[in-house]
Amino acid sequence: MAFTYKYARPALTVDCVVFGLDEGELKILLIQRKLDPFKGQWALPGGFVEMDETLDEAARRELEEETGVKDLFLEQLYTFSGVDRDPRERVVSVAYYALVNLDEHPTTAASDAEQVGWFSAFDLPALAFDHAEVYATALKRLQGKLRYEPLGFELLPQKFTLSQLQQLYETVLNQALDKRNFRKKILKMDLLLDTGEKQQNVSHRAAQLYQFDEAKYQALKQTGFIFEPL
Amino acid sequence: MAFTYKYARPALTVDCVVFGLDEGELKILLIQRKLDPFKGQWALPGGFVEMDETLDEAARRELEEETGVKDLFLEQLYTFSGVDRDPRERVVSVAYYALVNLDEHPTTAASDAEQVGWFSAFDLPALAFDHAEVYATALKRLQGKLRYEPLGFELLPQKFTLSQLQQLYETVLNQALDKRNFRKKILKMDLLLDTGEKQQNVSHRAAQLYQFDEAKYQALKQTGFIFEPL
DNA sequence: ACAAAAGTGTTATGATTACACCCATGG
DNA sequence: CCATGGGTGTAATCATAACACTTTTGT
Repeated sequence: MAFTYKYARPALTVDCVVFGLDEGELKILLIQRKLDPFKGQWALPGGFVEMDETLDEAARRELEEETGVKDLFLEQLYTFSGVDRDPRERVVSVAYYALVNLDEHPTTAASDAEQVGWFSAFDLPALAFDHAEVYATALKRLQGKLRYEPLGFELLPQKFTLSQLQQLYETVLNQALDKRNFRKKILKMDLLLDTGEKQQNVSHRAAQLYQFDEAKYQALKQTGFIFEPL
Repeated sequence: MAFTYKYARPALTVDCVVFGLDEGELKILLIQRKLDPFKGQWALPGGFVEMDETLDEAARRELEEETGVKDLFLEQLYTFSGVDRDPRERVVSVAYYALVNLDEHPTTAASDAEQVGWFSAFDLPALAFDHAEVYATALKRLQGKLRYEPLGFELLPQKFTLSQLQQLYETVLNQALDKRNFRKKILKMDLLLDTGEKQQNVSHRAAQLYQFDEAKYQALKQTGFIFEPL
């Protein structure tokens, strides 16, 4: 079976930049290509869009097929269309970025035996295709959005300490923040719920655990409120 | 001549939301479809992507072909992929938004005799396809970016008065601003060059004309500066 | 002299910054 | 009792918001 069209059409793919936080370090998820072109090289997970699915659906399907990761925060990033970005033929790729916390989203050995791995976001191997550019765009978007949307909580476990939250901002934005001022400002927004629980099994004073109040944030957002933690 | 592929492929198009400012009113550029589907209805300018051009190039080409408008600020917006967004077949569309000032960017009768027109952005006719959704996305993006990027100057003539600038913000964001505070804040950034010229032919006190200092802004941006006029 | 929009300062309040020590816990 | 990170307050500076009248120009 084959498909014939009057005019030439580019192939259409999705690619995903999946960010995760591991012990306070920002990482991204890569797969090792088992086919040419770029056989053996690391690349962003992704693949062809089917005729009966939206781009979001394609991104989620490919992520689960290739890395086992599902149920994550996923948002469209940008569509890349350089005419030679794939050496075989014209391929236009819609890039997505995703945020997960590593504990609650384990990767599985991929269905078709590719290697899957988390790499430090600030020390990546050479990437296939134009994936270095896609990654750079995703990092800039993450850094930008972190300043005025509550994205950070997607990277943390449901219950987290203020220090974890602060460290996340410091890591992703690559800037030191004052502890007292950070706490003051973020608590004043009144969007963190004190769970009453404390950290367990730490060899120092156990920190209070908080949860992000998503419902309250959504309500405030309707009224023009902007989440600006810095 | 025809093109055959092993797997089915969606068609790929671009669509453009072109914003313009006319006497302080925000408008957008529409074309009237001369073919089915949606024959006779108003729609966003756009069309199919060729195999040897990027999406940006396709957007600029279609805009010039269909409306005569060229040399404008153009930025990718979002890629729309609903499986039934075109009743004929699967079409994925990469949307762009563009900003022009109406005086310096005249429209021409389109090459293939479609009607072209500017419509008030807050009172649009029914649009073909999912173009109402595309437009809504573009307006939200414009409103968002106006708060932290100097996009507004793309809508104004090169030389403009502070009142024109303020009115632009008030119109697009749909909120009143205090004249003294607006001027204080925007002048303090030191990114507006006093041209020394004044308005001509106005029947009241002539206002000072300013220009945006793009070079200085680009330099500041490198150092982490964010343009926030409100 | 009137109409229409341009232009201009002050004050009160709230937000931001800078900064250092004691506390709780486990080993 | 030591090491580790958790948790807290104040004062100075800066930014924001609210607010009304005079100036210029053309008709």
